[in-house]
Amino acid sequence: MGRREAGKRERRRRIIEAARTLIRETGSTGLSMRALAARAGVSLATPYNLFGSKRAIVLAVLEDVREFRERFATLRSADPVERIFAAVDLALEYYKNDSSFYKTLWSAVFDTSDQVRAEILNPQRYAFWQGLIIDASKAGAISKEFDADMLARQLDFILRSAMLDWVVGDLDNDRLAPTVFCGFALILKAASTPGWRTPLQARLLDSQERIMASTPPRQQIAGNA
Amino acid sequence: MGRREAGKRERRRRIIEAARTLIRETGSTGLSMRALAARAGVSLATPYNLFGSKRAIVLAVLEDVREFRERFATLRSADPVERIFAAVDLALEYYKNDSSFYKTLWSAVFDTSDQVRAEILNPQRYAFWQGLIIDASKAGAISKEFDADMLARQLDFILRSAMLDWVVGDLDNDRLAPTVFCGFALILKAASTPGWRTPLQARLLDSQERIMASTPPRQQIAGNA
DNA sequence: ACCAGTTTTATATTTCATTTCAATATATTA
DNA sequence: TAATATATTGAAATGAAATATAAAACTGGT
Repeated sequence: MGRREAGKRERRRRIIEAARTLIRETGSTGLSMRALAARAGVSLATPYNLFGSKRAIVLAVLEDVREFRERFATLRSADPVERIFAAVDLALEYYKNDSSFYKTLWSAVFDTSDQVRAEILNPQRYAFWQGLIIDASKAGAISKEFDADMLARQLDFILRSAMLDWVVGDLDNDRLAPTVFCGFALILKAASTPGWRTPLQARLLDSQERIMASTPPRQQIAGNA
Repeated sequence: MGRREAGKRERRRRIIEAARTLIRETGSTGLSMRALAARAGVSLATPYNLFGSKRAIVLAVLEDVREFRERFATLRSADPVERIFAAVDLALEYYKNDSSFYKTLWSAVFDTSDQVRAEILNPQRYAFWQGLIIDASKAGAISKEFDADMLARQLDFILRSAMLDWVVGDLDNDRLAPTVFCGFALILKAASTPGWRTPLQARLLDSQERIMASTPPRQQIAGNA
């Protein structure tokens, strides 16, 4: 209500926009609060008033990426399990195609220095996977004896750890998606009803194959390092 | 070789010891490089010379906790799958019984600001889970078509994400172990041979039950918050 | 005991996130 | 329109990590 709130929203928007630009231009290195405030045309204190911390701003940039949700909405797949993998694939494609940008954003996800994460980040992520699992459950793919909440959390566990490994360079672009697929397929296979296990098993073996294929033999790595 | 190296080792030891003490006494708050250097009886520059960064020191403290490995060595279980869960349980008991200390240490695991993690942390964790899986595979519990390396990584994914949620307070002491157990049971069930699925399924449902049991009804939470 | 090479030390500096607070501007409300 | 409430601003201060540098101390070999 009112112009005061509108002004705030506008300032928030400018700050997020400035953060996005700075991250794109310089990576996380150039993202100092002074540079950010200057770029957004506000004082140094304002971002703190509106967001609380630098980290909250970076998370806000990540949240602000709506493209993914929009493009996901256009994904139609008859098979609810396929839909889950399609969602993962879509998200990971975004990340891979803009690695340095998203690596910076995801770094903020793993920052434990404040309480921002629990409040902002989780509810949304959760709801997303949970919806997909409930769909799969309704379609009879997931056994009713498992809690959608629990399964959603486990899938999110896989994805988040894989993203952490990707961010720090333990998992390269080629192995990211197959690795996440393996984890998802394992969990979904264990929770699925008999008729749905075969395709999940196939996907599992296929993903495992893709990981091995993009992993150079150990000796060669050791030799180079 | 020589006294030079011995002196270095001694200084390293004193720094790790000082860090451990400071974390115990004050949590991460009191762990400033100045306090650390003073407590260890070295100059401010020395920890940087020997470890590189504050984070590397905290990770060194975590690595230095040998109790777990030693006590795990005494764990004897006929069933290789049981052994995996026993290992998780043992580790989590340590963490729960000394929450604030281990929360500080684990925070460093999720810090993406430098490259220390990839080099120091992963090989050991990996080898540990991999060994357990290979044992289970040899005993016929895990299907040979799955790569031990891949499965070890997926288990580690679950554990690490759960630890992150625990560190930031998204997962309380009561739900930590059942949540990790669920994830492990799902993955192991999906990778297991037919004869081994029933006990895993039982553990899965049991853990799920324990999560629900320790989760207060939503309405009550909302009312309090 | 001496020399040469390393490492530590002491000290100063830089950079950065974050906080504080009085002053000022803007919006809401009566 | 005047009074009140709210938010931003500017400027300075704090505290901590990390880096730089030269002097001092120590080690290993001779």
